[in-house]
Amino acid sequence: MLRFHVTDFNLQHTLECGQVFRWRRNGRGYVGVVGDSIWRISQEGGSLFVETDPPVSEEKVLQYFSLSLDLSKLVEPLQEDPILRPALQEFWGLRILNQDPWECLASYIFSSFNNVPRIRCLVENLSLRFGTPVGLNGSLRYTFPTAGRLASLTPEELRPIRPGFRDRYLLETARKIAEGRFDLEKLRHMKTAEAREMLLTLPGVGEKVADCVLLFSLGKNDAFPVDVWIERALRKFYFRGRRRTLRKMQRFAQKRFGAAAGYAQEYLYAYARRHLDQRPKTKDSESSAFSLMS
DNA sequence: TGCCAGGAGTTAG
DNA sequence: CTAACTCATGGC
Repeated sequence: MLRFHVTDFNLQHTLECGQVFRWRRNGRGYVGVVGDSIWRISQEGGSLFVETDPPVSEEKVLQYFSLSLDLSKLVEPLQEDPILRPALQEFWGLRILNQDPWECLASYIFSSFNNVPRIRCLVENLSLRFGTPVGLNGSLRYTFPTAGRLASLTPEELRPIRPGFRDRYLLETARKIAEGRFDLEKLRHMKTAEAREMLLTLPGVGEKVADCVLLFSLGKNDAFPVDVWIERALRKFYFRGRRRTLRKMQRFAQKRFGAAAGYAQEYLYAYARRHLDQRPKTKDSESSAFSLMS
């Protein structure tokens, strides 16, 4: 059991803001899979408890949760924004994770024209069928399948997962990576715009998915994924109810939020989902998003 | 039942 | 460059 003293960190906001699809509530904490390990984590005030099998280094935990980042300093310029200030206050401690790039990419290929509970379901079922079992204190989960494993599959073998039209995207992207025709790690030391262009060459990867991969797994904090919620938030809070093209929204974010655009996006996203829902969200539908799907 | 979901690809203006 | 259409599936 590892213990960390954390500041400016909120585990619930971080895991439930929609950036990652593999965590489930378990008692007072969460159980999830990170790489080849199953993790059980909980937070009590300024203490973060982490138990894993197989064991991982402290450094790995710090890196996964971006705990070495000075959050206050990074988002300081955002505090002057009259819209972001209350969002930062309400979801303070939400940090952007450093996920595995391949799992992140595959998960967001699934996200296309899909809702969050179903993306979770697809990722979970894919892992269940093609991943490797990992257990901890009675919790049994499965690692996310490697690109090589998925590259060997036919669309028919993927059919039971029911990914719909995304099957071809996932398999073709898996093949490019497995065969070495695309190197995700190489994107880390490229500029954001450059890495983005590379990601856009993958089937099933458009601007939104590319930006999610950049932000959630490649450390590009200036990436600004624009989904339907961000579009609604920008339109309502910044554009006087007027629509803008995707390019204009991205230029706006780049100019206004700069290097912290990714964090601005996450706080706006969380804020929009809580306050801009057309239909009032019941308490039941909130928690059901984290319950078992069958 | 019909509508929507953290879009992407394709085609036509 | 922009807008409009289709794509497979499930939940409500």
